[in-house]
Amino acid sequence: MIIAKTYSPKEAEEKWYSYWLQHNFFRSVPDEREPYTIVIPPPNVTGVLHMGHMLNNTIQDVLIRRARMKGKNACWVPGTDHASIATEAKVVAMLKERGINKKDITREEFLKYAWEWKEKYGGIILEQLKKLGASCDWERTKFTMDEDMSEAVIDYFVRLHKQGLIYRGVRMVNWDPQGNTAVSDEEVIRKEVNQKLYYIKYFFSPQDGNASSLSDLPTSGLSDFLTVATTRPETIMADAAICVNPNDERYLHLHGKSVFIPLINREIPVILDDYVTMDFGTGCLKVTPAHDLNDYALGQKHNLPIIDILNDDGTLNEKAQILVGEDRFAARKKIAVLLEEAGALAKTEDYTSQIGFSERTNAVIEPKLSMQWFCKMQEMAKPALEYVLNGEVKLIPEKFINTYRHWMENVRDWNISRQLWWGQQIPAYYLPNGEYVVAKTKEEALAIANETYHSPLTINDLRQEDDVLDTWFSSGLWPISVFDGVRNPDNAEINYYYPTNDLVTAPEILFFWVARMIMSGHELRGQKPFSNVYLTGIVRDKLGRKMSKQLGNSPDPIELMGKYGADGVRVGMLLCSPAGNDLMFDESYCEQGRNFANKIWNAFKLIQGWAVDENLTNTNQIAIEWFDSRFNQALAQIEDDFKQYRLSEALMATYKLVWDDYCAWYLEMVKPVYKPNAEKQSIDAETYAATINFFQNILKVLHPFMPFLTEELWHDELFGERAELDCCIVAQLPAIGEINTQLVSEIEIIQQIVAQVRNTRNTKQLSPKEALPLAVRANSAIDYIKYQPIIKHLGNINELTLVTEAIGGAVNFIAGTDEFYIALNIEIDVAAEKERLEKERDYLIGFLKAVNAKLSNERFMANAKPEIIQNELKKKADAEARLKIVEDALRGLAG
RNA sequence: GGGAGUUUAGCUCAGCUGGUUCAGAGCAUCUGCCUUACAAGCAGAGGGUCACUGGUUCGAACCCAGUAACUCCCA
Repeated sequence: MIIAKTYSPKEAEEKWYSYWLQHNFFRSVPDEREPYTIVIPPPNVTGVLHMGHMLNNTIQDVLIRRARMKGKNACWVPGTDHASIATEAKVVAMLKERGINKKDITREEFLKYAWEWKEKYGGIILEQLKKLGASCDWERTKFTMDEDMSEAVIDYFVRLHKQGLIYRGVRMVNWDPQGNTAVSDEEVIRKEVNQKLYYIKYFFSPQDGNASSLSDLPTSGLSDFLTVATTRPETIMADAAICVNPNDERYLHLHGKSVFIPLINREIPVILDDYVTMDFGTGCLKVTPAHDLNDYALGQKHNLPIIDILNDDGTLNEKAQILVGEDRFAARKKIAVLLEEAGALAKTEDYTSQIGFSERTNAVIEPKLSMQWFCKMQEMAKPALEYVLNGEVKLIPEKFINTYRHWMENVRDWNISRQLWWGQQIPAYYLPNGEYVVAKTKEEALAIANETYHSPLTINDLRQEDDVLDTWFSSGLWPISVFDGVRNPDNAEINYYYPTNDLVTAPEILFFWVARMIMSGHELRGQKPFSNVYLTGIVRDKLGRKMSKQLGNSPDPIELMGKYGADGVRVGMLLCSPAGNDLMFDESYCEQGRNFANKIWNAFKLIQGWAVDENLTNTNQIAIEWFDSRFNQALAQIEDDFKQYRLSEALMATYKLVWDDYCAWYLEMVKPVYKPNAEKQSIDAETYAATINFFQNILKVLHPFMPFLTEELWHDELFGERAELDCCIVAQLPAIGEINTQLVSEIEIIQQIVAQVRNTRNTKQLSPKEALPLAVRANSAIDYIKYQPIIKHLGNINELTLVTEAIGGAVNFIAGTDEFYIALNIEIDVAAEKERLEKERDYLIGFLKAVNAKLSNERFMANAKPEIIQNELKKKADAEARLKIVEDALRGLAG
């Protein structure tokens, strides 16, 4: 095959992805091999691929491909979650476009439309993952609302309810008036907002001229009102009391009094509680139990009435008496005017505070009392925390253990009901007597009801709870339910694949999702769901801003892959992604990835231009042995990096192995001298075979990072005939072989010599084509005759001689502890040379002084480990040898 | 307000149990090269007060205390 000058990824990507699919390489079924399992963090079914997904799924694919190449039965389960709020919003919007109002259709009709929407758009993100090369077992694709998945959710709900871990109750929830549903604490995003603080006067007697109902109005000298500071004047109609701190001396006169709410003149008591901060606002707090979490608690404590003045959509209801029907924010503006007119507004101040917004609709969250379903967290959190603390579940990096612990120790009950239709409808059935029964089906519920209450009810007497379950309630079962382990806890698949191995996700959902999977894993199987949780960072732009649609600073992954190739983008993502740290993404990383692909491509092209000449003997034995050792060294390094989940380092080690060791050194060492009129360059059989073998091994190591390019090259005829199933994707990684460390370190010296020769050419402006003579005065045991061919070839040296005396007037340098001379026909700048040598000498003297200081320090000799002392002795010997050379050279210059 | 984390070259990051000629890598930069695999390249070079102050130690980028800046989580 004659190949192009640059690698063009597009055809290779399409060709090999479908080849892999066609030959079922992604498919996993239980067998006798060790399993390696990853479940994908199911992306939101409404989602499209963004850079966060790219990062996350690149990492998973690297891990799964590597496991496959290590002989494991690798299974990567893909899928999506149903994202109740987001999807319902999309469907409502779709209906609106068709002129349909959600309110006018039944639940069943709505769900039909929702499924229609899901079938049409729900698979987009999974298709995009294929472009990236994701080697998921697509036959296992799951959706959290698939029939079996939903059944698992219902089973789990019934089970938890039976154990008393789920209850129904009135609680203050985060109400999203736009989405018309409660959302969990985790779905509320707090933001700093500029607001106004309104100072409102509450008078001791009614303001409209009616007689005071108080017999003991404050005596003269005291004002006839108190002032309360609030950011929410529209809720005064819901006030149940005014609270002051009992220790606040300013308000001693208020104890036992009551005041009137402005505009509506409802009388409320002044209560005492040290909950009130004396130095905030005026020190008087209006207590509105229906509309503030803390006030609710205070209200409970003091037995205050709850007056809810808001409708679900955020408008004021008739209990407000005034401004009925107005939106809460419109009402705020209007009431300020009314208060002003009534003389009840003392002043307003600018004020910033944290306000909660709905993650899905961005509406301001309204604390609202309502009947909801809750999952008790404390009992479930305890064992889930243990898994992480005792290391059964490892968090990578470890710093997240603290965060996790903090959450799990301060956990609050989880509101699992959502006032939506898209999701699993809660299996609770209300009876005419006001009680309810939880059961898997309506029929079962009926049976239970009739048994419990001895009442001959019929199926139509039961009414199912309207609410659906939080999406996280179903994704919390993901690692179990994808293997049908909830409904059939002893099936072959769950027994084989569970617990899974690695989970790759974002720290933002450590609690939302990861913790809940650990809880459900413990609850259902008494086992962890996974062994390692690799937490990725947030993808930011190079200015450090989070990538977002609004800012428009996120590149389109599909376009990026078009520009740099999927392999290039994969490499680009990994190059800048240390575990757990945010990554400052920049396209230039993908460029580096693309360049790397091209480098490999061209190395391949070079070898393609060679042909074996059986008459030639192998003159490259040293180079071959050396690269073999370097390869094994790198392999060990990469293995270690993977063990520690240092993927970017593993990639960099691979990058350097290929670019530096293989291309820049090895290939240059063995490359035949160019013969202009030959179609192919002649090379001996042994070198050719070794070089190709190395290349094939390199393709294997590269494959998890760059699957397409490696598969493309793997099938070239250069490697001989390949059987249909002989693919790089299922090739087995080479085992780590022997490493000749002496050879490696001697070649390091040779590399230094070559670099010095090249540097000499550069500084003396000599052409690389001009061959130079090199003389060595060896102090070390290195056999330079052995390395002569390499030095000559790489340094373009015409003659290498061994000498025993320094050569005056020659350019000289030191490598290791040996001296080298290049005799040139040009004048040496004696002054500059002297300066250079003196600098070197001074450095060595200083260095020796430090080493000697250590060695003559009794406490060092007494405390340091023996190998450290050995090292210092070696440092001393080496430095002394070098110093001697430098001093000799200086004497030579003087003489 | 409470908690966690980060700070090392222009940028992104390594630096493991305090000790290797320890201050590193990649990218970027500069200089010279269109040298028959690759200019998406080759050869070479420069670049640092390890945030700051103090302490522990024979020895500190690393351990301890304090300070500053930034980031995240929770209220």
